[in-house]
Amino acid sequence: MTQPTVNLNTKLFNHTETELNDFAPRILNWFDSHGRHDLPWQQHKTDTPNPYIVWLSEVMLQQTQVTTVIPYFQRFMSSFPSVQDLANADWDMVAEHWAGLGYYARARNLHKGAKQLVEIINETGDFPQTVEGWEAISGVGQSTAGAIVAMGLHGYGVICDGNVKRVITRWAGIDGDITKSATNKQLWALAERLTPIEDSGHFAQAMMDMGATLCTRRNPNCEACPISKDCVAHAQGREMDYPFKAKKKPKPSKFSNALVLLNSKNEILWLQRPDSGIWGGLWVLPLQFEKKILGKKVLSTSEEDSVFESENTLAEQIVDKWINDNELQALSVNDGLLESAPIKHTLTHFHWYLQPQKLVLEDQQSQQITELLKQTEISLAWLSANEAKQTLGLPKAMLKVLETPELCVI
DNA sequence: TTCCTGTTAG
DNA sequence: CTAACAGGAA
Repeated sequence: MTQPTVNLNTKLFNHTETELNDFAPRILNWFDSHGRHDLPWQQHKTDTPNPYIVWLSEVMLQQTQVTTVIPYFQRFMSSFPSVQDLANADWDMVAEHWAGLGYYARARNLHKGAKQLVEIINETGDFPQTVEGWEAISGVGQSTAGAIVAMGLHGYGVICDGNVKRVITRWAGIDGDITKSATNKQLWALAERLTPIEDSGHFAQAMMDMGATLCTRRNPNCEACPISKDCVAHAQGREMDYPFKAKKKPKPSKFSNALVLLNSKNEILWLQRPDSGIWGGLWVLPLQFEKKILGKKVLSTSEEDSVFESENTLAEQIVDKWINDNELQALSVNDGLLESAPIKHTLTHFHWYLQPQKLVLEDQQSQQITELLKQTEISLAWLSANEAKQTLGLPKAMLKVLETPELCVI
């Protein structure tokens, strides 16, 4: 016998070969008798899976939970039953269907991805058939591509999303920071080792279900878990310590006014945001950046020219300047103190406080600002609160502004 | 390669 | 207060 090429002193995995091999069958048995089999996008019971359905649902499920996704998924499928329907739809129609789900870049990538897919189908006669092929589609990364190939094509694909990472860091006792690339590589290697070659789609469904219903972040149900017998975290009684993430920095707070500019017909001025950044491509009220603070320290204010330009869109700069030039006074709907701003929106790295302010314009004034904005080819619309809600599809924070009781615009 | 960013629900 | 994943900037 020749020596094994792998040095056994630096073994890759904490578990024995037998334990590694037993992992998938146990998970699959559990899923078959106790997992969810009625989610509207599941394709494991059909011999002819529809990759469009899996792609659409997987993109929606990125950063969003099953119960939230279901009604959106069903509305998408009835309006856009095929990838061609989605590719041919107008962006505003797609945005309206996505409104409220958040992370609007996903919707833009979905729309772009539909066009890319239609092109590939017209050339090759079918959807991409490989993980690499799917990774080339906008909005599809490594894990989503693996999921689509495994579940949407019944081919071989590995997933390593947040659910899988939680399950396997606990099971294998992996305590490295999962935001570090070394740990990420380790997790992908383990996910690949555990995924059965011939049944990866079934396994992917089962792992996602495990993570969502049993191996949950809080109160994991280890009693019902098929792999608790050799789970390192369970043996240590430290389930909640996994997955480990280094603690993050305190978030600064940012304060802005949300301007409700009303014309004589009681219509509100709406501006379409640039494609990148917050609420990209969606319709939003003009915002006025006021200041950003961390604790008591003022980080930046609208007084600084560079901040005025970086914190406001071009359209917002025009609106702000026009209001100042005309010495108009927008009125806060409450006491106007920054700290009591009624809308709070928390992002990854800052808290955003929005203060609704109302300003009623004369006909001449609303025409003037409309002209000014149109000169720079900014998309704008004058619509009542209800019309805007129905036809534009607004992000949640804008709905909250409209629902501010003192505003009386609904 | 690594770092930074987005939104909502639980 | 925390989690989720892809893309673009640094």
